[in-house]
Amino acid sequence: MKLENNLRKYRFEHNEISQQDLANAVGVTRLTIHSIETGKFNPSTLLALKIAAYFNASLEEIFYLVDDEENDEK
Amino acid sequence: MKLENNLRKYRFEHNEISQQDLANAVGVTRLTIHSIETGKFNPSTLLALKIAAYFNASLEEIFYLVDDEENDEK
DNA sequence: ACTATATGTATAGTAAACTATATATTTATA
DNA sequence: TATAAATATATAGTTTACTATACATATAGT
Repeated sequence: MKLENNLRKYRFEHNEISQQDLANAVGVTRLTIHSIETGKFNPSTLLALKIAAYFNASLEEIFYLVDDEENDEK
Repeated sequence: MKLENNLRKYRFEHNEISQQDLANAVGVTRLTIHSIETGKFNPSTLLALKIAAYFNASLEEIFYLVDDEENDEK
């Protein structure tokens, strides 16, 4: 199981907000938003909930689990 | 904003599972579950989603944001 | 009372989230 | 084509999630 997201899609479709402005809105750095969008990391639940709240979405609408071939178990 | 959870309640009310067994089920250590329950840390979204999936719950049913007096903004 | 199981607590280490800074590239626009 | 804004990418540092190990306490069952 690994984490994926469609944050980038949300950024464009829902609010047309820049990485920088979203970062400001949820209290992190632009690099943090960028790293989440490019899958470089797996945000904390606190941050993911803040992002979801920003878009008036549930966390699961933006972040979701997918199976991964490597790393089967867990 | 900070993160709180009712994982302990879920553990007892929903499945009567021990910290150890839940830890095994989601692929972490017993201490990790303990630390989440006692608010010592803020799990990754990946882990929180696995825990929610284990209980057939949405993440928001178990983990949620609350305002905190200190640390107002953000 | 003994044993097993669940939980709490502590210390030390590793991995990964997140920041800071800086530079480069893309895209739009005057 | 010059300029600005958004995004990409890289390196290095700090903080915190998470592991490993160990020991102590609580509870329940025999």
